[in-house]
Amino acid sequence: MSDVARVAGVSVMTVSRALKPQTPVSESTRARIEAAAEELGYVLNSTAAGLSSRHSGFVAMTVPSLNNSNFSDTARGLTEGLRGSGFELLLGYTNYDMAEEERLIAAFLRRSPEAIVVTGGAHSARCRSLLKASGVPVIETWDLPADPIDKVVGFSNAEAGRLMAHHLHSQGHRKFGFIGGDGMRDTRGADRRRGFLAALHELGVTEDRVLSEGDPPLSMGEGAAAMTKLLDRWPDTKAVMCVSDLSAFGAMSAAQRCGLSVPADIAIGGFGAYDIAKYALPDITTLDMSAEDIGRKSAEMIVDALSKGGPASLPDRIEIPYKLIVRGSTAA
Amino acid sequence: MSDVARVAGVSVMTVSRALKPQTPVSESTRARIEAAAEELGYVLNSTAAGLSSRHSGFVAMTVPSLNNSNFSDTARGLTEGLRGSGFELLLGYTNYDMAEEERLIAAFLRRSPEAIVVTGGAHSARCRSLLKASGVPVIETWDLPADPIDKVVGFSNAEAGRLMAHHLHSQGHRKFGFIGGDGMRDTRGADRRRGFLAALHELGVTEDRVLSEGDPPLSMGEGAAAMTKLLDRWPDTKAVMCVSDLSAFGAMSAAQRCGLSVPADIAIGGFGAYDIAKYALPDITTLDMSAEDIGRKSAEMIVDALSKGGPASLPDRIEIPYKLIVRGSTAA
DNA sequence: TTGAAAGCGCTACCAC
DNA sequence: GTGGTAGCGCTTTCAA
Repeated sequence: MSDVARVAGVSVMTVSRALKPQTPVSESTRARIEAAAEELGYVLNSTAAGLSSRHSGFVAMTVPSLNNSNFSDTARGLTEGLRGSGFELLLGYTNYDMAEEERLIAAFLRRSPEAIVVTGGAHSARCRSLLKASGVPVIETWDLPADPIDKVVGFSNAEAGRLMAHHLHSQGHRKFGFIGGDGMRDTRGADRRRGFLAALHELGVTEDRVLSEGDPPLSMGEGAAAMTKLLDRWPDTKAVMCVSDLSAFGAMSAAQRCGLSVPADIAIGGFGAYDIAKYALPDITTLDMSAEDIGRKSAEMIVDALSKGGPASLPDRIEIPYKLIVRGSTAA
Repeated sequence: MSDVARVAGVSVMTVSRALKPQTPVSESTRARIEAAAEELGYVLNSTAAGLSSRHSGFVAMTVPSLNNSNFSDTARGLTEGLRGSGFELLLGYTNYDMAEEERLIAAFLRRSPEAIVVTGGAHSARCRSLLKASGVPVIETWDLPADPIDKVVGFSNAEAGRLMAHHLHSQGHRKFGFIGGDGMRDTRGADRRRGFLAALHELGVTEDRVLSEGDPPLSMGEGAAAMTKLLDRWPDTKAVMCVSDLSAFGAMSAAQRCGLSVPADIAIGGFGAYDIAKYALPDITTLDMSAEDIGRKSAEMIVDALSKGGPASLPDRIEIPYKLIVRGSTAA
């Protein structure tokens, strides 16, 4: 920068100002400086700028999995929502592993992000304390934690499961299955299952047919394998909720390969409003949580919380509306 | 850090060393320092560390689209390959837009990344010169550019298109279509189309039936719309290559909704070995470029180029092998 | 509108 | 194995 200053015949301070928009530098000086910077191939060093100004320009985000259109839609919504405010996204994936999430968050915190967006409301104790001590806005998404760290943009996964249970029950089915992942790594998936089963119990259905198959994220392969096992074990099952549309598609595909007709022989519901649910044959009944909106609302919250002009005007908790999309896989 | 030093009764230099693995600090001192850091809730400032050491610890990567399992697989391969070497990934998406790519690369360069991975071999002139002037390893992926900026991990998209043409022709088809995106934004998709058509011409097929629909990335919706139009315009089409498996699935779904049987009435080939191609009914013939390997090899190249011990031992250009996976959508 | 000085928090370098 | 000093490249603050 001092080289640029020398060539342009000004001080480094003036160069620093000229390189930022909306700073008081005369037009002629700015033009001279820009010419000098171009000539020298000068590139501003954001690391030094961040150290000096104590503004890293980073927003950190962790998602369970990159290869999941729900989360990449949320990341896209966040990026779009942040566009123009000068933030860059530090994106990491945890692979549905709390220890990895903790490692990732710790690494991000060393970069002094100005806000942090995480997926879900379940974290290791140390992760929670790191986030609380960070001193910057923290947003938990895709969930409605009972004891949030700071801010929340999400919905109740249990309620979503209940909604699907009521829909399938209303179609006249009485023998239900649920296909999801092993264990509790995907806590949001487990919440959906819990809500689904609770609603069925309330409706008088007492028999559970839960099939857990493989580590999250459940994709088509695990969904197909789970359906094959489920039909083997309980051949009279009439309606199945899958933890995601990807597993629902795999499950439907497996049922069809077994010669079953969907929904005549078996109804299948998914989750997440993935593209695949719309273009499958038949198309798949699903729950749409507007994944991109979750990111967009998070961005709004961040900009709001970080804006200097007065106190934050947005609530700390935004509930995302969601809707059931009834399609051919459950309604003939 | 000076607070930690005071509490532990050592100098800041010793704290700095103790916080990094593999530095000569006595075990007792290190334990004392770690206790002090924990007590104070101290978090290392990587920004300052990067400024001082001139090692940002970043590897930058741009992909056309986040929500595409090919690219997220490559990003995952890169992350996994970099694990343990202490690098963090700065990931951005260009939305298949060269101007956006240039903006993104410029922003990344201000963060002094230690290596840069980009998708494809087509960039704006300014983007090329920025990358060349960066002074760090640059890897172009998913392509085999004639005039690479620096290093390359990829394959020939045109050759991939040729391979699919030969396969479909060998199945006895003589009336071919190609479904891809509008314009030249997706240069790799355009290369596949070029190779596909060139091979057909060589095989004596003179009639082209190219249907371009919508902006990249082409997803199921555009594939379905394109197939509907294609069948409307050229109802006797017998074999179609789609620029990706997602569009192939959409196209197949549209053909089936029109009452056509796949592959008896129309054969459909895709690209990318997505999950959907494996679980669709029928399953879809595709080209597998081992997307994750592209990321993994890129990571190897970076570690190799940045390792201090002697000169780089890997070639500057790694060609990724790919294979045709013949499935039910083209072979009855 | 511009400039000079101080210092952000850390590590390279050299000394012991 | 440990400590002191200088300085990374920028922006803050204050003064002109």
